Amino acid sequence: MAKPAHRSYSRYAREAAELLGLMIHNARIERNSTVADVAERAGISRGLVHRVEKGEMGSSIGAAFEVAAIVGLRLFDAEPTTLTRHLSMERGKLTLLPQSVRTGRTKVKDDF
Amino acid sequence: MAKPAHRSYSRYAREAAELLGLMIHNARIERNSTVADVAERAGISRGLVHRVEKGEMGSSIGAAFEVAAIVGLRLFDAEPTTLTRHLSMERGKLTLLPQSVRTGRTKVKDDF
DNA sequence: GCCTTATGGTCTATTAATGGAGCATACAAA
DNA sequence: TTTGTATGCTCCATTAATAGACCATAAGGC
Repeated sequence: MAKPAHRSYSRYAREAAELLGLMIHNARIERNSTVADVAERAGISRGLVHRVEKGEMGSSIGAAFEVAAIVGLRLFDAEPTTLTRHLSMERGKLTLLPQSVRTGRTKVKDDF
Repeated sequence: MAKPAHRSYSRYAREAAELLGLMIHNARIERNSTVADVAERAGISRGLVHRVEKGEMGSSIGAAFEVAAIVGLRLFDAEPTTLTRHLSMERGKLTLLPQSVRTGRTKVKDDF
């Protein structure tokens, strides 16, 4: 029952996706790889790589991150090692932070 | 004709997705927002928010980035303004870099 | 200029993701 | 403890994403 045709996204989300796509695109060019080459290595279609580079909101996280990894783009500007460390850190927070939010009052009507 | 059931992803891509999910989760907890609240504000289902926080590769870029924006998580550790600047910068590269890769020889058999 | 090919886009069949409901558990507060 | 709620998860119906072929164009090498 997936709702309407196209959803609405915040400007930030759209720009973030576009930026990711552009960074992937530029990284690929600098690596001198073709879309077809990247697609083959990622195990996805050429069209999907193209859509990821365009920053289309519908493409999957898996496709985008895999392509990013292939063209050597490091998300969160962190190196692989750092990424793993980040993971451990965030995982650690799980034990410090409450597991569930006690909606004392969902007055989270904050700005935006 | 979408290929096989589940695709294979590189460790880096999987960790990046997991990290993003954890950061979103932690950011949400710190904001004292419930999954249901975030889902409603993002215009998506509770289950999808849950999957995004788990870092499932199948969830869409749009869903993930929208949720990230809602919980106040700044991807690429950039502020909204900085993000726009990044965008301009990357867009600018387009005029400097070649538009297409001239596969002088796709010898991109590099490491990994 | 020509020639090659990467790119960008369309279309359709198939697959996967999503929404929504429902349920069991974990958690927090009293 | 008890109570109320958030979470985590399962199912299934519907929608959207993807693969793959195709084509037109643009771009780069010659």
